[in-house]
Parts: sequence; C-alpha cells; structure tokens
Amino acid sequence: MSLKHAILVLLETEPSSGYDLVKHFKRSLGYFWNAKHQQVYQQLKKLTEAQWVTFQAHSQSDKPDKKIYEITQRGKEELSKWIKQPVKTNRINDSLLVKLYGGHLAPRKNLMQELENHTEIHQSTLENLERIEQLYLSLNEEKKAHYLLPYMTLRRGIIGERAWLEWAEEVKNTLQRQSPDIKKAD
Amino acid sequence: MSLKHAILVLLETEPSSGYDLVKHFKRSLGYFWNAKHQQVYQQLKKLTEAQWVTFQAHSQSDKPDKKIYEITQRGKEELSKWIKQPVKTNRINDSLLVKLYGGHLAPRKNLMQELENHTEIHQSTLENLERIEQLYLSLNEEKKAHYLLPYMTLRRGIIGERAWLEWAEEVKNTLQRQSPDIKKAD
DNA sequence: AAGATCATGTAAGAGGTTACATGATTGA
DNA sequence: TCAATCATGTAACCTCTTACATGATCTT
Repeated sequence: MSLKHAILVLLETEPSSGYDLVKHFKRSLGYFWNAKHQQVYQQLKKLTEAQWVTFQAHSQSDKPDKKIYEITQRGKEELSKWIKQPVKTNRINDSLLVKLYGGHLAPRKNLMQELENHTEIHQSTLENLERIEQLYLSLNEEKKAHYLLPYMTLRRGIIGERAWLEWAEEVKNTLQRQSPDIKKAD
Repeated sequence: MSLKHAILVLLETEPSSGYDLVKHFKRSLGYFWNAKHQQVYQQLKKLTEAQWVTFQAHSQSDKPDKKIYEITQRGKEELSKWIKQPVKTNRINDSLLVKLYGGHLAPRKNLMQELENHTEIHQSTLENLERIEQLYLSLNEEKKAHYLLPYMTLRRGIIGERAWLEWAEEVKNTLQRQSPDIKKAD
C-alpha cells in the first residue's frame, strides 16, 4: 500500500513534521490521498523503525516542540524501487452510489437533498483546485516545468470534479422529471 | 461503513449466495464497490450473527452445496434506517497519482508505459459500461423506470471513466511534448 | 492435462477510523 | 470566552488484503 510511499514522496521534496504532512494531505494531495493525523503519526513511527526516515527534535518556545522527519538513503532506495513498479488500479468504494442504487428504499426528497449536499462539497473542492491552478499558471516557464507532474495530478482533480458535477446535474434533472411533484410532497 | 449495507441492498432485491454476491460486485456494482470473496464471506457471517440476514443450505448434486442468504425483517429495518442517513463523501486514495506526483524519480518511459496500461483498463471498463447502457436503453418504459436508479449509478461509471481517459490523454500529450525524444531513448 | 467455474471458508496481518488525551497561543 | 491553530500521541476496534485450504465438474 502507499501511505508510506506518499509520505516518502513528500519527504523527498522537503523534511517535514507530522503536522506539516497532515496539512499537505489536506491541501495539495488531498484530492487524491487522504490520511488522518493519527494514521500519519502511526506510519511515521513504522517508517522510523524501518529506518526509511529519521527525525530530529526541534524545541520551540512559543509553540509545541516538533519532530522534523527526513528521508534516509534507505528510504530513497525503497521509494525509487516502488516508483518503478506498476501500481494497481484503484479500488473505488462509494457509499453514495450504494445509497442511490438502493434509493427506492429512501424518500425521494431525501435523495435529492443528499445530492444537493454532496454537490456543494464537490463544487467548493473544484473552486479550490481551480484557484490553485491559477497560481500554477501564473508561474514562470521554469517553475511551471518544475511543478509539471504535481500539476498533472491537480488536473486529475479538476477534470474529475467537473465530471462529478456534470453527473449530479444529470441525476437531479432525471429525478426531478420523474417525480415533478417532489416539492409539493411534504 | 457500507460493505454490510451494500450486501443488504443486493439481498433486498433477491436472495443470493455469497458467490452470487461476489459476482454482483464484479459486474453491476463493480465500478463503485469492490469486495473480495473472503471479505464477503466474513461479512455474511457477521450479518448472520447480527440477525440481519439468514440462510438456507441448498445441496446440489453436480455442484458444491451453497447457502442462500436472505434479508430479515431486522435487516430491512437497519437498511432503511441507514439509507435515510447522510453518507460521507468518499475517501480517495489513488496510488497512480502518488506515483505521478513523485514521477521525477522514475524514468519518463516508465510513467508513459504506466499511463498506457491504465488507459487500456479504463478503456475496457468504459466499453463494458456502455454495453450495459445499451441493454438498459433497449428496455421498455416500465422497466426503464424500474431500473432508473441503478442506471444512474451506471452513468456515474460512464461519465467518470470518460473523464479519466480525457485526463490521461492530456497527460500523455503533455509529457510527450515536454520530452519529444522519448521514443528514441531506448 | 491444464485451466476455468462453481462454492466455501480460516488466519494472520496491514491499513484505517474513532475515541480519548494534553496543552499553549492567538484571534474574533 | 470560544474556537482555531499548533503539535503529538495511544488504544481499541473495524475493515480489507494476502496467503492458505479443499474439491468437484466442465471445457479446451
């Protein structure tokens, strides 16, 4: 699996604390890799034991102390080995679709509401990604080339979110057409 | 979590053996819910203990015996309770994107090959989904209405796969443009 | 003779979530 | 004064994967 490798990829770019990594997972990588802080700390512990990373304690007076992790030689070797191997296609487990599949068991109003809620979330994710894209596009050519691959992953997010929203519109329209009285019923 | 609920949704439509459920997960639900046979059998055991499902043993002379599971009253109540509750948005953990993000560590040729391989898989998934869509569209109006919600989940698959392929083309073109000598290099 | 399909499982371990725990500083 | 940010963790539990296990029939 690859939370370990996702962490290594981040540390390969720059040494970070667990807290920094979590922020990364929430921001730049968040649309394709999710991890809670507990899991990141657990994995950092394991990575340290395996000697793929090391850390140095940094005491701070105004803020809590922190541990700055960096990738080791052994970690780099492991990472470059991993990155050359084929990755499996993704497992998709989407509860919303399970719910929709069995949607005859829920009030139609409920389904519509659920779709609305998810639409809002996807909409705002898309806006975030587009904001980051604007930042990228305003860089000079050298930097653009430097961040090209991360930018490609950003594009995945943008294209994916647009597709999601397009689909949701289609579903909402279809459900609306199928039961046009939905707003009158309770 | 919802493998339990995905199973209940399927059993609510018709009683099935574990083996049948696995086939369902590979076919109709496969593009939004994945489960291996071991996990299905484990969950069926738990669902039986919780009395959300029951089973009857069917002996067969030419094939191995099997257990036909069906949803109980208690299971139905649980399912309809679950289906009315909001579901969380999906966790996405996509190793291919981690790999691409750290792609400067791999030979460019390797990335291109990886994208090609995944493209083939997504292409054939899309073709399957489109085939199923044609079947759906050839049904009479009554049946179309009956399968509308499962069809909506199928649409998610189709729109999602098209978006994936669109993205992959973009990436392949970009990488090709950035290193046009890639075909000459070994 | 080999591989696919049918059919069911156990066990060990890795991965991931939820709950609990602490405690300072900064901004509204 | 309440919430957010910074910063790290443990413990219990659930979920999921991988490896192992069996064995008949049918098709190539």
